[in-house]
Amino acid sequence: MRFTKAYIPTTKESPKDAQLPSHIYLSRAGFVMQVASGLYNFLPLGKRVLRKIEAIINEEMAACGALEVDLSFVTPAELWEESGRIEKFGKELLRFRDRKENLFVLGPTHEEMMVSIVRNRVTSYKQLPLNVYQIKTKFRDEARPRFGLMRAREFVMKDGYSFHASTDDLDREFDAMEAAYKRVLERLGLNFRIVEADSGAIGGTGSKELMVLAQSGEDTLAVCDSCEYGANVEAARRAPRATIPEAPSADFARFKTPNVKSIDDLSGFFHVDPYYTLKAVVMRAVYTEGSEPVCFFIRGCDELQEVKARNSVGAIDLVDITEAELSEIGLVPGFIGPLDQDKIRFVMDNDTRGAISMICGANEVDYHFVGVDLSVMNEASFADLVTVQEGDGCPHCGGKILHTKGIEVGHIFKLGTVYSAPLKAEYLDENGRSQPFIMGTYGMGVSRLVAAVIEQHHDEKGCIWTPATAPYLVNVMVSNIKEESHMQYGENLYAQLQKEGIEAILDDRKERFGFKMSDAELIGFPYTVIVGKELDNGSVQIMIRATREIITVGATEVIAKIRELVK
RNA sequence: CGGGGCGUAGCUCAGUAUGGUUAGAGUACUUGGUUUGGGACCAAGGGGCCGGAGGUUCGAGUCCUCUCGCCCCGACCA
Repeated sequence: MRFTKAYIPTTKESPKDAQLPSHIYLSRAGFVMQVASGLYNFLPLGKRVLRKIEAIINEEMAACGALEVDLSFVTPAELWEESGRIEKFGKELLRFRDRKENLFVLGPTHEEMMVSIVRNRVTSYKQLPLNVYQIKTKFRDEARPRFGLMRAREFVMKDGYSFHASTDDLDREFDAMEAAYKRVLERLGLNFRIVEADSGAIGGTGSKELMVLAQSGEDTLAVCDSCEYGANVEAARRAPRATIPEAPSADFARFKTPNVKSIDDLSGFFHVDPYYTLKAVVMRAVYTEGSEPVCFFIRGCDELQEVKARNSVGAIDLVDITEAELSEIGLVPGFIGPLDQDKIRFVMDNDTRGAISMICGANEVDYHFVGVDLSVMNEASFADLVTVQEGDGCPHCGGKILHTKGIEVGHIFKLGTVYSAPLKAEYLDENGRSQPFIMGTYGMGVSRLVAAVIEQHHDEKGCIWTPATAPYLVNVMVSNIKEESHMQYGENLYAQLQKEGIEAILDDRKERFGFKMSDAELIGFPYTVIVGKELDNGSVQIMIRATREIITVGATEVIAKIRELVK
């Protein structure tokens, strides 16, 4: 491609709405342009990057024997009613009617459609396993799209689904997909981590997220500093505490604690470590039908992890509760405890089981109990409720947990029969018995990956594409096209690179050196060959975008040098 | 959906508190000339429903009402 024939509208100034580096540089360098909230046009360079990523995914899927399909973007609402998700997805599903008044939705994900293509067609265990996928535009009418391509309403996703006759076989495929996704991200040149994830309301037996590590990531990860363990904080576990503060000694008693409400107040008042205090967090748990207040008890030194808390009571949501609601129940904020208390449903954190020497609210204004032995609560409901914090121990190796930010670019999930059962997608097993398919699902955010590459690879000058994602690997920049010998050399090199199968672009614009260099850096081609003054000495220069280092090479050695650099 | 902010040239923005010539700058674009290793310079040009509708007024980019859009924080995000 020649710059003079290309459409690469670069700008000096960033769009005012852009905040993230990926959003700023992808717009400024002419890869994408915003159409409306959460909607983007991909311009020629952006489309090339998308294609590159898609090609790598296709190759890795083919290597695993997954089959590519292409399902209708517009899907009948009936399917969504059948699975029950039309309610659950709510406003995120964009619905509309055709001229015959039939209700349709734009596909936000394709479990239902995918099940429908195998249902009643794959009818025997002999036809299993089956793994089908597509790379397709999705639409989710997000309440708040943001951060450019990172959270768009219309986006490109690779979504794959596998069908099995046994959980063992699902496990095997799940591992194969994890390995394939890992290879995809390695080939793209990304620094990432595969982490344990919350399986959430959808259920299933396991789920992992692929996280590209970047400051701007929306997810917080707990990762071990010495082993491979990593988890989304929503699902992170920790080792039992290695050192426990010295326990205060006190006999069980009801103690007057005037106006001592917070954990800080309490530990200050009694001069004890917050470890020995019991924190009560009351929230309203919302279910598909109805809601109820629930109290979560955790140690004072811990923080409640809301996703874990939500899962512990099977709620679809937890919302804040008002003081008025609390007093209506008969609870006193600041003095809530689990003892002798039947006013509210409560769940206790695993780490409080059998705890001794605890201080907790006495459910009466200005009174706490001290010297509490929580083993009296052993019949209560327990669950893991706390947020793993930096410095906690790794559950696998005892190393130290650190927090880091990640961009979720993939999510793989063991679905089991969550969809196949309600959609009655069944096969006959060896015994002639009808069984629902055991399913797995494997998603990867393709357009989000475009942004993720830049979030992880950019500098103050612009984009730094990795070799596998670059729209063109080499930019042949003729610094002054009026120098005929320079231009001639540039043309030859450009032709030769193409003949060698190296994707190249020729900057043949009538612009000055600085202007072209700035564009080269903004767009972020991995290598820019500078054809200029040095040519009179029989050499040219190669600017290596990642480091902005400029090396001088013989005019005839460029291709060899580039091959060496890419390796 | 709650809270905040912003809509003026392709882009980034002045101008709006206090209404008053023909609505400005930078950048981008066109033409000519000079330049040519870090976004050059000179000259001449084209480009605006001042988001939309209604109102107040002799007169509205500016004041009032309504509306639409976009961004940010939060809620939400299989």
